[in-house]
Amino acid sequence: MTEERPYHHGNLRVALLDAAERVLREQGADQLALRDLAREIGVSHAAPRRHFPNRQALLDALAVAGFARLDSTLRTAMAGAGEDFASRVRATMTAYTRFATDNAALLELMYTSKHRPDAKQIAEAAEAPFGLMIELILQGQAECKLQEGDTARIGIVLFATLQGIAALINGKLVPPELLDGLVETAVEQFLRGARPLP
Amino acid sequence: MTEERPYHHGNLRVALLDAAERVLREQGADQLALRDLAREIGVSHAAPRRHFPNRQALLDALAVAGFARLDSTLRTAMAGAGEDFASRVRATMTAYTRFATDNAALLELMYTSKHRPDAKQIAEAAEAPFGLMIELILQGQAECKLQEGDTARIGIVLFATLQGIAALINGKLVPPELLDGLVETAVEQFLRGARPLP
DNA sequence: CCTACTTTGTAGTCCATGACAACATTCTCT
DNA sequence: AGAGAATGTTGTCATGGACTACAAAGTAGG
Repeated sequence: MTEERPYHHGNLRVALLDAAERVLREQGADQLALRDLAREIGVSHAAPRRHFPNRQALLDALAVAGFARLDSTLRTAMAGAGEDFASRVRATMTAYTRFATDNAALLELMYTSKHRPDAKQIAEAAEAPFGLMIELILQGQAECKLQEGDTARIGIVLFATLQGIAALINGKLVPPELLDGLVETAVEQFLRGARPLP
Repeated sequence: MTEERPYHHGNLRVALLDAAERVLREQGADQLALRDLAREIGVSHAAPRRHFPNRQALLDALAVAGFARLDSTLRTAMAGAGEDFASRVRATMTAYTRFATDNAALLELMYTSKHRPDAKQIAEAAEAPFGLMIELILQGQAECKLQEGDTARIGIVLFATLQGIAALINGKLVPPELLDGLVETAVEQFLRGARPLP
């Protein structure tokens, strides 16, 4: 049981991110202390600084990783929904809100404007899931299920609706039981509200 | 210029809230330190504790006040929009997103789930603007401009869309210039997507 | 009024944490 | 092997929240 602790951890950056993600999930961003992470991992209090110049940098890295994970979640959901446009929309919207409510604190990090200089990196990371929404809208327009027009605008509004539903639930302003019903209403309204003019 | 400083400030609670709101707006919640407020107001570092048992309590009070201010903003906007349903919707939605983007940090406080025990108080405060949305939907339903059905659900989805648009802009994921266009798209989609089935 | 009680502010302290600097160890590459 | 770069450690500082004991000002009841 004599734990060998080599001078170099070997994987500290990843270990920090993993531990940070767990703390974020369990206790929120406010409770996330670099020193706690270091203690838990078994390195000295200043070690994290070699990998993240400051606390915010670690949070930003979490946000960037979050967008990547969100993107792959959405793509998986969409791929599993077949080719039908409506079912793709439904699957994607459901997957998004599920991710958002399962990762409340992470979502907050991802969308919150605390990022001053690193904003570019985060905005870039956000483009992946954003792009997916755009692809979806483009499919709908190609199939004449959605009105032509500013694709990005429609996509952003859809994205915003999902994000808003999740935010209301995460903020405990709306009880979680309502999630599925709200998403369903949002899906229906979107499909009806954005379909081509007759 | 000999500033008379009576032992008792006389209005410290209000002074704290005012100063806090300004700091919140100018520098964000993270930068809000009780000791700074005390210094600025000219009281000792522990004085704020007489009015707010801890930092979070002050932030919660700001959030509650924020909901009240939001409510009155929305009611004013709605009152100024005449009786027509569509124009009321438009006015309210515009006022909401304007408030939300003008008070980004405050909005975050209002919706963020950092409130553990005080959640009840904040949820109560949120009911005022929520109720306004409900009233609006009820009017639309009464005038047969909206489908019958779960009023609250429709209202929450509408609210969520606005909140989401504001969040995307506040988080700098979407440039602010797009605000008006996005709101317009959201209004149109809402009016079309939630209108009665033909 | 004046005395007891309450409210509100002050002074002093403790502790956790982020940031930084100086130094130590290990790795890597030639 | 040796030089320089990475990566960790120890030590230190400043900030800020939380807490306690004390002081001053307000407020009532007698």
